[in-house]
Amino acid sequence: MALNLMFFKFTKDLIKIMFLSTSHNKIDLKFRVSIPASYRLNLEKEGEQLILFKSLQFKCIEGTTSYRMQRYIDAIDELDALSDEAFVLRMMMADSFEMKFDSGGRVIIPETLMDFAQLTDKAVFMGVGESFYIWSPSEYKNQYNHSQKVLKEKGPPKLILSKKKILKDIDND
Amino acid sequence: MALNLMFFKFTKDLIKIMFLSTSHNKIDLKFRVSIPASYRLNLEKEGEQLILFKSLQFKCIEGTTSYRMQRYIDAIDELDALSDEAFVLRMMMADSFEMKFDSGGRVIIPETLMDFAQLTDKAVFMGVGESFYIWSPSEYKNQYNHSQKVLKEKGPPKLILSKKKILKDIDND
DNA sequence: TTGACTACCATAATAACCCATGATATCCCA
DNA sequence: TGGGATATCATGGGTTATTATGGTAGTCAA
Repeated sequence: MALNLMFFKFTKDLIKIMFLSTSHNKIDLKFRVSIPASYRLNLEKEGEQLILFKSLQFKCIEGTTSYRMQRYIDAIDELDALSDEAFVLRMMMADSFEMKFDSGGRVIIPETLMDFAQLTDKAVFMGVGESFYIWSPSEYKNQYNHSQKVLKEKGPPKLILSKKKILKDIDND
Repeated sequence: MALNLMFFKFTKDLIKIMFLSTSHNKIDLKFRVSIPASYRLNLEKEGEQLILFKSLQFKCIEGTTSYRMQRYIDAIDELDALSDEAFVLRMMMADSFEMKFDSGGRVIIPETLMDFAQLTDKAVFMGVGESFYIWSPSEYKNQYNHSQKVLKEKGPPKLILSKKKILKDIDND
């Protein structure tokens, strides 16, 4: 494989876009909402498009890069075309939308996504690393309270943040 | 492999067309239907023709680029010419149509495809990455419900989007 | 001439584009 | 370090462009 291409693949894979922080933004009458500036800057820096889709786990919208979405698409080809996994993933594609920003950094949220996440006039943006979530305020509150409860009952999760883990991943191949 | 050809292959592999989102469009009395603008723009951007054919898996029409169709044709050459697989694929070719857009971005769906997908006056366009499906509303609903059921029962598919795959690709070349 | 097909025009709804503003955050220099 | 100048952010609103769709006139073949 060409060397520069190899480099491209590696860098694209290793340099991850990090969506962090939480913000509460307004959805106006035209269904426009400002994407938090920090998210936008990350996307611009990497020259990536923003994709919004229905979360497979929660009652919320998930946002990610077109690069990451492309990896899901590639994954479909590797599955049995008739399998349940492929089925669910294809439906995920169908419920995904490429977003265009206006000059003020806003996007229009597709109606089907608004309905799914039960959004009306407020959206809570929650950065979780490689993607972010958009919640209705009430659903966000539920999730937040739940996480606080878990934290109280079970204590903080044990994270292993050493370099070892990363090296191990690479060694495995 | 010649260097420029190699480059072509790689770029074509990396910069893929992504058909996303779902839309419900009307089929008029002349069998005309608007192809969703986002699909059209993707095709134009890549200078690709749109091909429609009978899905091999579902009761729907599948749409894709002439580039991807070419890959199907190439696949036939690699099969035993007398095999059942080759036969099925050649049949698929025979029922494939290159579409022309009118000035409003519509195409006329060939009758044989209309019949196959049991389309009458409404078409549901469902982007699934490298291609898209055209369903009758009722069949689409079935598919959607099924995916929701699977999602509920089995949870989200466990995807392995790790570095492994990419490193393996590079080793292979 | 009829019927089928195709290339254009028309339109209402919607989305994209543009400019404006108040609030907050950042900068910069005394 | 304080505080005024400047930039950026989230948001509002008006204008233009695009989309999906309906319709019509021209073309060609039988």
